[in-house]
Amino acid sequence: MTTARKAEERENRKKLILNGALKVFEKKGLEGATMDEIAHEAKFGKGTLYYYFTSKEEVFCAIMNRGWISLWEGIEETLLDHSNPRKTFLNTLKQIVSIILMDPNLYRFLFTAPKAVTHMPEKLQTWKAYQSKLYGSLRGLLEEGVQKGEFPDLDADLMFRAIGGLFHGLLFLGEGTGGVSENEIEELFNNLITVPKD
Amino acid sequence: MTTARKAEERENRKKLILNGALKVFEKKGLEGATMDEIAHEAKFGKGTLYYYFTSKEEVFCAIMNRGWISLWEGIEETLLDHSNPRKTFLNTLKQIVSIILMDPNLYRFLFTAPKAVTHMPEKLQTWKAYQSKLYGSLRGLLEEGVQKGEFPDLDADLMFRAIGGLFHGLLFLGEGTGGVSENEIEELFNNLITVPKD
DNA sequence: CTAAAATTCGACCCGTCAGTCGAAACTTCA
DNA sequence: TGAAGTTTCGACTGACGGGTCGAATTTTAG
Repeated sequence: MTTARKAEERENRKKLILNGALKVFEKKGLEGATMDEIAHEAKFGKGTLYYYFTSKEEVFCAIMNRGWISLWEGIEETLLDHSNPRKTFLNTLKQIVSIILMDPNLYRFLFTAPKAVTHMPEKLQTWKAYQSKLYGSLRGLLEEGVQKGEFPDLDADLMFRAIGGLFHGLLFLGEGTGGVSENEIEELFNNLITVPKD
Repeated sequence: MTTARKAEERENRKKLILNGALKVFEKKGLEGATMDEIAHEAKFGKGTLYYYFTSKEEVFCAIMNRGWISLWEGIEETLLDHSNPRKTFLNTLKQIVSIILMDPNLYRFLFTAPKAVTHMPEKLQTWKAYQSKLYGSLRGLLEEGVQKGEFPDLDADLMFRAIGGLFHGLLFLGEGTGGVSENEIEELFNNLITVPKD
């Protein structure tokens, strides 16, 4: 009985499927992964996948959506404080790092998943909204900060790309994603971001 | 007559096919691209592609190989001077930037092409050797430099990833790959790379 | 001019996979 | 207990795309 319990278990099974799918996507890439293999990995029959999701695309989007939403929710408040752009910016980055480190595989996938996804219904791509909210906020912070002279006086867009790249490199480049202490990260960002003494 | 002229034209047609293939790969991704579409883009029949290349994989590998080889050849000498690691390192980076800017589409592809390529015969992946020669040399330079105190005293591997990421961000992130002046790039790298005054 | 060699072509073949379907198993509740 | 609802399953289907083939066209050279 109880629709509540029902819904919970249903949600649970969806989660299992998504976990299996993530593993296979990581190993074989988006196109290389087959629904049969995902089913096998998740210990379900293929038919069952289609009982919970309508298509392979939807499975992919579900992973992206959940990931981006939880990332967004994890930093939403930190982002609010506009009094000191530089500080807020750095705090947010640190926050993001700590979230990523809780589930590196998931977030590596979120950040490296094929951008040129062969046409998918806008409908499913909820995550893009969250992604741009996140990027937009960070960029905004950066611009404010540059105006206030808290960052080196470079084109904000350029800096944003630089920081984004650096971030990506530290967390996702190389096989091991070996230990990245948050201190080291902070030091590197400080180097990059510190206005040279005049 | 003349095998020479023959070979040249043959080479020329290969080049045309590769150009077409690159366009399609960029638009549709490696798996999304079909041989029919590549043929159409290159203005040949599909059969002709298979007259010049034995498989889709070989087409892909040919692009990667040519690109990495010409990148390597473009920096080989610059890399030789071991007297001053920091200087050589920066010179090489600048050299690479200028090469990339000559054909951004090709090099964006080289640097962003799927790493998890579903198993391809080692035989074809010549480019990997050049890629690791390049990365290896740069890493070596970095380590030397760190030892000589010419760079901040951080784990060389970490720095390498940081620099790699930054580089990637500047050149390939965002749609426009908008104008990146070499000066700006130099400034950013200097920030990142400069040992803080003690 | 003509025969051999080189090149071009698209219809065809065939394996692979996303997605369907209907039957079975399991749950719920009266 | 048994009927209605829910969940699981894998055999099957149809489309799609990599790769083949042989016939047609063009080029070379004697």
